[in-house]
Amino acid sequence: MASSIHDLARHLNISIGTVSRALNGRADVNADTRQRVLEAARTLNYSPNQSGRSLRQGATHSIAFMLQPHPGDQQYGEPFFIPFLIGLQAKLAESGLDLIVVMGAPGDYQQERLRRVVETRRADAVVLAWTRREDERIDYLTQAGFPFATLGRSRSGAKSYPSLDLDFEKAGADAVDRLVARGHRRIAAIRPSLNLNFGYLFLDGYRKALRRHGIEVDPELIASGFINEAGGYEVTPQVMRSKDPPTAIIFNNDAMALGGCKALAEMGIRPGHDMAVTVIVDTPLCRYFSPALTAFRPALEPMGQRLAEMLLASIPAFAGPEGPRIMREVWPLELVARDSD
Amino acid sequence: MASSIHDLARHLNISIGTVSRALNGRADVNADTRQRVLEAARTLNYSPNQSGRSLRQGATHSIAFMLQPHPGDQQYGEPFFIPFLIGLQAKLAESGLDLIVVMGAPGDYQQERLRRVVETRRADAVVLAWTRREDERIDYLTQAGFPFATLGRSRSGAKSYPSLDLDFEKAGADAVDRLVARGHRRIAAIRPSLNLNFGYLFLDGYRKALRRHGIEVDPELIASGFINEAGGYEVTPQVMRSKDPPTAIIFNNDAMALGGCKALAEMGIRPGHDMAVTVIVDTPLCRYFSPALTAFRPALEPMGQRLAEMLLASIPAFAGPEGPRIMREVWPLELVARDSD
DNA sequence: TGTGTTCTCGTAAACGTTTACGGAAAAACG
DNA sequence: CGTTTTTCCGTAAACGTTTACGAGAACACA
Repeated sequence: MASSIHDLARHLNISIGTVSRALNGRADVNADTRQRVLEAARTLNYSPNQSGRSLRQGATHSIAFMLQPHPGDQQYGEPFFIPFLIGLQAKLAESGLDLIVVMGAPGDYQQERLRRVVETRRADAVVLAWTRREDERIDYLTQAGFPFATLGRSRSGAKSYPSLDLDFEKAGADAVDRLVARGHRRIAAIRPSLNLNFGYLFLDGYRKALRRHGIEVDPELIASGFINEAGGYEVTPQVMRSKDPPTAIIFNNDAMALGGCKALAEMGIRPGHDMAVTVIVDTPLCRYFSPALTAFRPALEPMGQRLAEMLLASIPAFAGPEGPRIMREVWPLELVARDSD
Repeated sequence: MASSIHDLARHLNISIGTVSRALNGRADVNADTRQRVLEAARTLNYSPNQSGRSLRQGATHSIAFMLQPHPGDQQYGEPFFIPFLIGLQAKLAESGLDLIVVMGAPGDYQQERLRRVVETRRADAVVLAWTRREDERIDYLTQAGFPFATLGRSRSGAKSYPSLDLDFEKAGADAVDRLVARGHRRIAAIRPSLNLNFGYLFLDGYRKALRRHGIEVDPELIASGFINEAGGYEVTPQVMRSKDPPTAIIFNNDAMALGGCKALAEMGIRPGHDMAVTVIVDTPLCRYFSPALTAFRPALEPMGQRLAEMLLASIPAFAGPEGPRIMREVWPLELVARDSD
């Protein structure tokens, strides 16, 4: 069934070296014999054994994506990543690279799994997501000299790796601008705890925009909770207990927004009427929720493609003639106005 | 950096054969030397090179999951699969297996990608989803003698592979029973076109239940459309044009239901008031839609775990002492009553 | 014809494992 | 003490590639 390079050689009565060179498009092989090799490869249904190539070349031709389910996602995971993965995979496939998706158990920090991937040389590079402000995964990879790229920025790693991130800072500021223009002055911000980096970026933009409008940043209107529905549900009442409660809330995450809306509903507060609600990262849930949530939308699939390009461009073996380059990009989020603000 | 089995051997001044046997827990190695080997492996930070093992053993220690994005999923893909993948991956990891996620472009039938995985021996087995009634992927894999398991049943392949499916037939019947008990007699069914197998199963259950209640099956109340929101939007008006329009609609897919509800809204028909709406496979969207959609919920993560077990049990190399077994299971869907019916 | 160059190909080593085989040493047994 | 068994380990081949090296043949040129 599985025909090897030896089979081709025997069939054509030439050496395996010549077969290999012919298949790999090397120059030092007669045009005629190359034709015969390619033809035999087709008829004998040959395709190269990956393990053999990997062993010899020291490259696995696959990239690992570390997908970390959120703790508390009992039923449904992270739809956010699917379109990103589609883009990533499509671009990698163009270079003959496979995508390995490595998942940790919800809540574990992946160090263990990451280590395994690196040490067993299962992949040629990894892609990280949910970057933290200080990210030990990044420290580990840079220290190990292992190629990687990140979806999201981090303070770790001395910027020596490609990264693609969304402009949470601008989105936070845009959200404030919009709410202020609509007459709001008491604007709350709810973001994830842990030290997920985008939470900080969002908050920076939020703070700066408030100051720009001459509005004092009130710590009572800023809260952080677990990055899931329960977290939003739990933490939203905190900002509502302020002496001067908010008239608008910006949520940094769709799940937290949904939990927050539930809490609001129980207080008799209707988003879109009694409270303006804005969500920073749009998902289908925002669209179908009632009222439909105004949110900032990322271009996930193109981002996946782009990060694949950036990752490959950073690896000498894959970079083009102009040599490896480290790129860092920040992409905009697009406002989708709906009914909740 | 990367220490090999030779490094260990040199360091301990023994042969690589002994090192390998010690690491693999073979019997013919002195307990003392084994200790020393394991210790050296730890201090030298050894971990086996996967390519080397794969090449020698003829096994890659990874399983491929073929994820096919739906055509028309421009923005967000298939959240359905994430929890399934989590379960699958967790179970595979217990046996030291990695999960490779292979995606095709939306709309292509994966034959090409599947072929590549099989022929380059990138994975030891594959997991298929979205099984069709007659499925060429299954035909190909059985004919190639490549191990695989499916999420979903099919007519293809002579049942010689493990499969795990949801009981769409019973869910269809249960949905009818519930609606009949609530006084409905004109019940429509909307399912995906293509020949996705679960659409047929659902329709079988629907028909049988209607007959059981002495209700004639009216072809005008059955329609099929593309399995996305646009499909539901397009096809729902068809059943509404019946001389005797339905008072209830069962949708076989969440996205189609959302599109259908949009169409209904444009006709001034309110789900939960003027029309009972039931969805067969629950997703978070059903829960957050307004009105919240009554739906049948699968236990996705356990299903992923189970299918991993079943797949491994079917492969001689991984099956336990009792030898390989082909299992086929059908799991129930649990009704989640909400506001739409 | 002699020399140098260019094409083309075969040989063999190497990548890091696993494992069948055999042999030396130790232990057991008579 | 001789023989058999057991324990332990080294040797070497094998998995399927890629590639450095060298060599033979053909060719060009003087």
